[in-house]
Amino acid sequence: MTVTINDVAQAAGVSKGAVSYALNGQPGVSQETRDRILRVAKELGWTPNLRAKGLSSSKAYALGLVVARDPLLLGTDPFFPAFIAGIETALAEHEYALVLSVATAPGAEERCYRKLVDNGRVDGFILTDVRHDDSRIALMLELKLPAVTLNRPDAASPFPAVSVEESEGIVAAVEHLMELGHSRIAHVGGAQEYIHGRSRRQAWEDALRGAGLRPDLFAAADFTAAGGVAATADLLRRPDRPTAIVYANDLMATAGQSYAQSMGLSVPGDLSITGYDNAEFTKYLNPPLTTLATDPMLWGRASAQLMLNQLAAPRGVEDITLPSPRLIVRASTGPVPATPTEPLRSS
Amino acid sequence: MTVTINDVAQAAGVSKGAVSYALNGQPGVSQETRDRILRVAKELGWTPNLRAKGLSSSKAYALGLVVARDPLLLGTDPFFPAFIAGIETALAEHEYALVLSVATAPGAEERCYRKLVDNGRVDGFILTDVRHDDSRIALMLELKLPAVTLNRPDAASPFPAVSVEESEGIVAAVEHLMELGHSRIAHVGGAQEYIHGRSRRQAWEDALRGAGLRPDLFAAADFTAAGGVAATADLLRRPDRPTAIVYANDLMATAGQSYAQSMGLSVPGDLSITGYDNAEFTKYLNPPLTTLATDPMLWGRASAQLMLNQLAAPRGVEDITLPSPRLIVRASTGPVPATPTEPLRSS
DNA sequence: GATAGGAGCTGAACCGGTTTAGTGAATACA
DNA sequence: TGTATTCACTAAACCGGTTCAGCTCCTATC
Repeated sequence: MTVTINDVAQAAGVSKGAVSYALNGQPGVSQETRDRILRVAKELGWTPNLRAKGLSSSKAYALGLVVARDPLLLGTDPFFPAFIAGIETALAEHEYALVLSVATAPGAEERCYRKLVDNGRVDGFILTDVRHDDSRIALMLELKLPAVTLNRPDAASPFPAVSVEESEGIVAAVEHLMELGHSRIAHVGGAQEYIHGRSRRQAWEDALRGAGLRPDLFAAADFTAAGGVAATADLLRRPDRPTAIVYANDLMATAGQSYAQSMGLSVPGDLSITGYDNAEFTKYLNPPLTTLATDPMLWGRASAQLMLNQLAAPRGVEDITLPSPRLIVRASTGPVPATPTEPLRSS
Repeated sequence: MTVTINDVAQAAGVSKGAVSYALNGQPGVSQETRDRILRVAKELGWTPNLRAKGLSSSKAYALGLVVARDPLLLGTDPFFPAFIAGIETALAEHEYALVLSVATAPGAEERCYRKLVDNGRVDGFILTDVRHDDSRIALMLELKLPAVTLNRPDAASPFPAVSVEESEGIVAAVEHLMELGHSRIAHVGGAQEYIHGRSRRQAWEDALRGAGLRPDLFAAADFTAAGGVAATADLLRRPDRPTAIVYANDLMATAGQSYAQSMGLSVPGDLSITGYDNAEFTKYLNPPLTTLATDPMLWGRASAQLMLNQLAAPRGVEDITLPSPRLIVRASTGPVPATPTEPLRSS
């Protein structure tokens, strides 16, 4: 049937232990014997049984990823699939697998993590969608499992983080708009419980302040299309209505653009719009969306690699900073309108 | 540290074996002893160690899902995240986990499957994106693992399938267009190597034939935005250019709509367009897209459930048929233009 | 030339479950 | 009343690796 370490030992005329040493590159066997064992193992087509390996070494040889989102929203984010693909590229090179859990119900997230740990499914977690004061840091410490966070948490965290200078991307978008003459540049923020929601807002504020402008055209939203519409409606009703809106993601930007157009505004004639993510479809909007391109594959690869490094050498793993998002200028941004703008009436 | 079956046995004053029988509901212990063991196990907070369990029972307690797509395309499909969430809802009720692999390189798919099996990571696979004459059926038989397919393969398959009457959805879209007076109804097909690409085309052909029309306005594409544009350009250049196009997915429809508009056509004034998937963003296109809504969560849940049933009782698991996609009528479809249409010149 | 030390290897314990063979007592049957 | 069967349970083997303790034999040391 399947060939075990016993078969190899027998075929090579040594004990199980010797085979184990040889196969794991540990001292205890001569070079000669080692070579012979490796040759025999190869001939027999031996592969380690991870279940047995895991049982004795108390390892799972797998990483966990728990995604806590409303499943209806899950499909709207172009980030995840590519991110996961990136994780795979790193894991494939080692004997690691990815165990994915989706926590749909609100309270299910913590249970998900606990279950994976209790069942010994994973050796560590990649924490995405890091939140303000994220309780998962404490949870990881309690569960005694290593982790990697996407973005550095705002609370103290002993875990390495993969970060990106969100600010530079948003700053580039704001500067692009200022070059086009805009000064009333609004921001429709993503859910502020998330670090990336906050940092994008912060970057927008900093960019405006850096140019001597007041960052008062802010509308809170939640990364959803409906939220984007509501926030846009709010901004457009203000007396000092913006001539440009920087959105925290593409979906809100798309919905906002659509809403503005439905209210009779021209994009970019009356209103310039920028997104964030560079979702494939944004290229085919009307007008195509100016947006910020990130590299989710790279995020995935980097975080998995960081996790593997940490498992190999628990101490001294340092944060990784990824290149900033790239501004993709398309037709949804244009010169500031010459005529003064008036607030929209509510529909 | 962690509490094992030995601890429970000792605390309950019985042997390991008795505990195992009691916990697995097997005969061999009296009701009285069984109750006591269960109570003690609960008190001690015992959870089975899946690694140990798996080692002796040769099971992984996990399902595998291998996604073989260009990672750049992965993010464009709203299907997967929700599908995976659906799988989870079924798995969460049992002690099963989902192991996800992404095969990015062309030849990597088979290696992915083999590796998961060789490493004993999974007890079965869910096969998505089933292709014409799909080699994975033979692979599963060779690997001796059970599987569930999304859509019934066209070659003989011993595995249960989760299917949906694609035809009814496409037929509904075609009939909707015919009610609006269209008779030159084209189809931009998805990659025809996929069963779902083929069956959507077949449904479109059947629907036209059923109405006495010739299904000759077909353009092959591959589910990508770029492919959608090329196919649309092809169709619009024909002398008998269509007044409506039924696309095999939303991304191609979005790209096609954008292309048509860029060529000066009005949607739906000159050209009606329907998509497939009901991706969130399609509601916010300009015009919002008429499309077919599927239920990826349900797909996921049903296929995982089917897999679990099969693992529990290898024989006699039957196919499941899911409700047909629902036609969502939005503004991208309208009455057929009154004036005769002329072929577009190449740009 | 006795001795310490280390290299190279073996045998067995161990990880935490499942499962089989076997045992003693109670029960059924003739 | 003696024998066969069933029930409830235990001890031990087993799954396939890792790892520890210990045993040889060879070499270096004084």
